Amino acid sequence: MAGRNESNRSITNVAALANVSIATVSRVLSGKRTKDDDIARRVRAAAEQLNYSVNYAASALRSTITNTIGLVIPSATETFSAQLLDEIEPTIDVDSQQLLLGIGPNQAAQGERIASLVARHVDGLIVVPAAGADLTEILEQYAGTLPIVQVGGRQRSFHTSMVGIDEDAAMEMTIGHLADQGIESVAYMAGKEISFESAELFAMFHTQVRAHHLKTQADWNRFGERSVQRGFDCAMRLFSEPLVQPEAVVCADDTIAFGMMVALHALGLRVPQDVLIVGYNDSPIASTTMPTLTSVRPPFQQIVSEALRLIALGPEHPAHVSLPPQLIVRDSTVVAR
Amino acid sequence: MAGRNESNRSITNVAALANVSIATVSRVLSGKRTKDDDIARRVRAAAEQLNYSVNYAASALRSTITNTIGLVIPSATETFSAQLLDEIEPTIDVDSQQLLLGIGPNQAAQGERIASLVARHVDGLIVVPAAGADLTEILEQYAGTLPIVQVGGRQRSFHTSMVGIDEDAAMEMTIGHLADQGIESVAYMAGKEISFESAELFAMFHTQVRAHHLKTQADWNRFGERSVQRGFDCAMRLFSEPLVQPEAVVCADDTIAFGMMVALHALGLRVPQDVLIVGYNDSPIASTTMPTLTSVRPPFQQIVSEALRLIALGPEHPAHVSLPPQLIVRDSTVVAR
DNA sequence: TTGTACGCGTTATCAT
DNA sequence: ATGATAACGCGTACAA
Repeated sequence: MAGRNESNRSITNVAALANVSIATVSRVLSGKRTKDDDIARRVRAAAEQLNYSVNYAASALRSTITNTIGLVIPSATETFSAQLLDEIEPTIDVDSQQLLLGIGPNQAAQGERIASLVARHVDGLIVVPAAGADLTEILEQYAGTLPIVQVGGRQRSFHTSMVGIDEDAAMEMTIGHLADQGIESVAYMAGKEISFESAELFAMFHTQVRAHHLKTQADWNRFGERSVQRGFDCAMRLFSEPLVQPEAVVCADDTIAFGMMVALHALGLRVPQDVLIVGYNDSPIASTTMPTLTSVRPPFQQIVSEALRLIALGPEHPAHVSLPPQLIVRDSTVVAR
Repeated sequence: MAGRNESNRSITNVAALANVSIATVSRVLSGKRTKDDDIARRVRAAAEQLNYSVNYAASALRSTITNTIGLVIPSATETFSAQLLDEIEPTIDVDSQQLLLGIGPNQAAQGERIASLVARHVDGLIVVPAAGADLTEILEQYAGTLPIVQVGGRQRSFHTSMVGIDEDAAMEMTIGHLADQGIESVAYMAGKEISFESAELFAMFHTQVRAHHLKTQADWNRFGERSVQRGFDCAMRLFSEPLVQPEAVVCADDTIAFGMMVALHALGLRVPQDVLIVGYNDSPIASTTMPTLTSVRPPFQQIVSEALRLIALGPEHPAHVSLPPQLIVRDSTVVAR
C-alpha cells in the first residue's frame, strides 16, 4: 500500500515472483518455449497473480512486431465495409492483435491513412479502395516493407496481395437461378460506366445470358450510379410504357434493387409474380424489403481469413485470390407454383 | 547501397544531418521549442529529407503517451456507430492520433475489448454500450488510469465521463414540429420495454403531448423492438380497422418508421397527407424512403468533439454532457397547403 | 538554449 | 534450457 500502484506491471516483477530470469518469463509468455513443466506453470501463475500483461510499446520497440493490423476503408456507413469490419474485428482479436482503423472517402485521404498506418509499423495492411481510387502506386511504395492486401477493386500489382470476389461465379449463379425460375428475358442495371469493373461485369452478364439462352435488349441495360433514386428512375423508364419488358432485373447494388421495387409497386406490378429482382451485396435492407430481396452476398468470412493468411505469409509472397460469393435466395425471385 | 535500407529512420540520423543533438531534434519536432530560427528549420529540413517520422513505440515507451484513442462499439452495421465512426476518424487523425477499434455485440465482448485497449495504453477510451449492456463496473475499474467517455446508454458513474443526447429536447422538437403542422393526435412506437431509456422517452412523449394540447391513446402506444417488421405489424394493427386513428406517428427508430410506411402504402394511406411519420437516428434509409423521412439526427459532430475534449482533460475531471439533436424535416411530415 | 547520458520494458544474442 | 546483458528509439533531468 505504501508503494506505487502500478509497479507490478513489469516483467521483472513476474520474474522475481516466479524465481526465474526475465528472459525465461519472456520466452514462456510468448510461447517460444515448448515445454509445459513446473517452470512454465510457475511463470504463468506469477503473471496472473500480478495481473501482468506485456507492454506492447516495449515489445514493438525491440522486435518490430506491433501486433496491430491496419485497415483502411472508404466509409463505415457503406454496407460492404461495415460488414467486413464486423467480420474482421473478432477474428483479429482472438490472436491478441488489434485493429487500427483508417477511413478515407477518396484516393488522397486513403493515401494519407495508409502512410500513417505504415508509420505506426502495423504488421499488415488491408485496404478496401474507395470507388474509383487507384492505390497501386501508393501501395507499391510500401509493398517491400510489410504485407499488403487489397480487398476488391481492380488495379493489380504483383507486389501486393489481392482478395476479390469471383464475379464470374456470381453472375453465373444469378442468371442460372433466374433461368431455373423459368424466365426468358432479363435486364441488367450496371454500376458506373467509368469503372472498369462495371464494364467487365456488363460483359459477364451478356455471356451468361447467352449461355442460358435468355433474351436481353441493349436499351434495357444502362450504366449508372448505385442509388435508390437511380433504381426508381430506371424502373419507371422500363416499365411504365407498354413496350417489351424484361421478366427479371439484375442490379449491381441492393439500393438500385430497392428503388426498382418501390417504383414497380407504384406502377402496380408485383414482385416476383410480374418481375423478378436480384440485388448485390446482401446489405441489411435486403432482408427488410417487402418482399425480401434475393441478393449476392460477398463471402466476408473467407475474405477475412484469406486476407489474414496472406498477411501472416509476409510481404515476400503476394498472391491474388478470387472467392466465390453466395446467392441468398429470398422472396423477390421465387414464384409460387 | 551497401548498408541497410531502413537505417535512415532514426532520430540520430536526423540529428547528424542537421548538425545538432538528438535532444534538439526531439524538442523541435515535438513542438517543445518555441523559436523558429535557423536551427529549427535545419532540423525540419533534415527530417523531411530523410522522410523521418517518430517511432511511436519508442515514444510511447518513454512517455506513456501512445497517440491512440480506443473506440468500442457494438457493431459497425448499426447506423449510429457507423455514422459516429465516419465522424470520429478524420477528427482524430488531424492530431496525428490513431483509432484503435474494438467491436463487441454484448456486455461480455465489450468488456474484453475494453480490457485489451486499456492494456494497449490508449490515451483515452470512447465506448458506445451495446443495447442492454451495463459497463459501469468494468469502466470504473480503469477510470482512475485513463479518461473514459461513454456515449449514450443509461448507466451513470461519477468516475467516467458521459456524452449523451438530450432526449427531452428531441421529443420537444418532434412534437412541436408535428403540432405546427396542425395535427391533433399522435402515437408513439417506443423501443424495448426492458430498457430504462425507452421508459423515460415514453414519459417524455406524454409530457410533450400534453404541453402541445394533442391527443393520444394508451392502446396506440406500444413498446417493442426496433425493426422493419415491428413497424409494419404495428401500422397494420393501428390503421387497418376503422377505429380512431392517430394523425401522426413518432417512431423510436427509422427502421420502425420505414416498416410503417410500407404498411400504410399497402393499406392505401398516403404519407404525409393521411398520416405524418417521424423516425429517429437519421440513418441512410431516411433519405431514400418515398416519401423521404423526417428524422431526429444525433449531433454526431458535437458528440465527437465533446468526447475528445473530455479525453484531453484527463481522467481527473469526469463530466456528463447532454447535447441537443437536430430534427431533419423531410417529406413525411410536410403537408402541402 | 543546447548537449550528454540515462532509463523506459521488452526481446535477441551469447555464453553457460 | 537458462541466465546475464546488450540493444531497440525516444524523452528528459541535469550539466554546461
